[in-house]
Formats: sequence, C-alpha cells, structure tokens
Amino acid sequence: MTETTVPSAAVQTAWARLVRAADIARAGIEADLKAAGLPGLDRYDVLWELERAGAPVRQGELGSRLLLERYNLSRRLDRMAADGLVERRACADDARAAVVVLTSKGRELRARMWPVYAAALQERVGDKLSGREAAVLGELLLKLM
Amino acid sequence: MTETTVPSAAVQTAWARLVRAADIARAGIEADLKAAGLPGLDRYDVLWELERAGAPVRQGELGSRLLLERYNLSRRLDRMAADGLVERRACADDARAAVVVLTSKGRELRARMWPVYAAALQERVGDKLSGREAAVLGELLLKLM
DNA sequence: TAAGATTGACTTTTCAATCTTA
DNA sequence: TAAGATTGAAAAGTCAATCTTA
Repeated sequence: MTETTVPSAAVQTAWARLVRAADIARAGIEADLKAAGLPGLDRYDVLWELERAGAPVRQGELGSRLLLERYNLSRRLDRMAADGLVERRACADDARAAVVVLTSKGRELRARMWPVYAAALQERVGDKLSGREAAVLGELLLKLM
Repeated sequence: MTETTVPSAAVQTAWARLVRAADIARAGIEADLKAAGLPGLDRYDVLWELERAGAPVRQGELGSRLLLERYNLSRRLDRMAADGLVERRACADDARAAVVVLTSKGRELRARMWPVYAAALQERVGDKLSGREAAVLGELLLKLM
C-alpha cells in the first residue's frame, strides 16, 4: 500500500503555529533592536555564544552551536571582524582551524543590546505566558530537538 | 529607577527552544524536499495559501497572510510566475492592486510536494509528540500570536 | 583521503526611491 | 497625500570548487 502517512490535525496546527509564533516574536524583537539603532539577532547570537564561552571558540564549534553552515558563518565573521566585534586567531591545536574571540567592542555591544532584547522578549513572549505555561512550552519544545 | 525587566529563566529557555526547534524541524523538512528534487517551504506556503483560498487573492492580502514584506513577495511572485506556478492579474476593484492565482502547474506541484512535506513533518514533529502534547503545544503557541 | 575553512559565481533579501491610481 | 506595488543598488545567503593541513 502506498498510503501516505499524514500528520494529525493537531500536529499540523502545532507546526503552523510554531513557525508563525517564532516569526512574529522574532520580527517584533528585530524591529525593537533596529529602532534602537542596534544590530539584529544574528549578530547577538554570535556575540552571546562567545561571551558565555568565556574563551576562544573554534569556528566549527561555533557554527554547530548556532546551527550555521560553514560558509555562512565564515562570511558573517568576516563582517563582524571588519566591524571590530570579534577577532579570528590561529588555533594552537590544529593549524587548519581558526578560533574566534570576542573583542571589548563586541562585549560592549552585546551589553548594550541585551536590555533592549530583554524588554522586547518580555513583551512578546514573557507577558503572554504564565510561569507554568512558559515551563510547559519549554518542555514540549525540548522534545522536538 | 531604570531597573531592566529581564524575562524569567523559563521564558528565556522557552524562547531559545522555540527558535531552535523551529530551525531544526524546518532544516530537516527542507532537506527532504530538496532530496526529492522539490522546491522549498517558501514556495509551498505561497502555493498552499492560494490553493486553500480557492480564488484569486490580492497580493497585499497574500503578503499579510504569509507575513512577507511587500518587496519580498513581489520578487518571489516574479520568480514563481516565471516558472509558471502562479499568474498575476489586474484587480477589478482597485487598479493599483494586483491579484494572484494558482496555475494548474502550480496546483500540480503543490500536490507533488505535500506527500514529501507530510512525511517529513510527521518524522520531525509528529513522531516526537503524543496527540495530547501536540494539542497543548498548539494551545500555548497560540497565546504568542 | 578527509577535515577546517575560504572564495567566486549566483540567488535571494533588504532598503530606499519610484511609479501609478485612490 | 496615501496605498499598492515595483525596482535599482547594496547586503546577505547558497552552492560548488578550492586551498591548506591532519
């Protein structure tokens, strides 16, 4: 039999809303950042990943944490390095690899972005869910990863 | 006081997972479509929106349903029209506006895409949630929209 | 030969300006 | 003047090929 297994209505609805809710919240947050004269979430994510690592991160490792293709990350880092936000250095262990570090300018930018990001996130997500709902949502989303 | 209202840990976690889960599922589905020699979800979404409308849709209306910027949609429709998937027509009510319709080729493409999309969605989302979980997830996401 | 990363060529998105009709 | 839509130029993303070192 070549019956097609179609996702249930509940799954189709959940998927449609997953994509849409993420889009809506992201667009709102991006708009708030832009209105404040700040870069978007793509840059924030790189800065934050480097900051919380607290040490140089191999480029490939950074890419896999951020779910970015190699060539994509390569070009993003080019632009961020050109703006003085990050620095690329040779990797001591492996001469093929590069390592990325946050500059003080990058650290300072992330610090300025966070209050705007946090307020936007609270408005777009936090205010719309109770604590319990946010926790349940987090648990359910974890199952998809 | 200029205290910054920071989202709770539960909200921050839910947000991070929302973005990541949507990314992971989308990337998987896109990969399956590409492997089958089919276009990606951006095109599917336009085709589906037109098909379920069952009638010509004003371009602006289509854009707001799909959360697409005007210029973005304009160019996407250029490409899809060039490939014979949709047609633009003058809008009877308003000479400024354009109306978009699905061609039979577009309808046929969507029909070929759906089984692949459905199977990929089932694998990436449906199989990871019980019916109840999918329903709860859908309810929670609705609150964000 | 394979892994890490970059690059040239091409496609898509974005911004600002523009065109047409309400 | 404003709304609907398009367009040129610039930015970002994508694919395939390439370079260097393991």
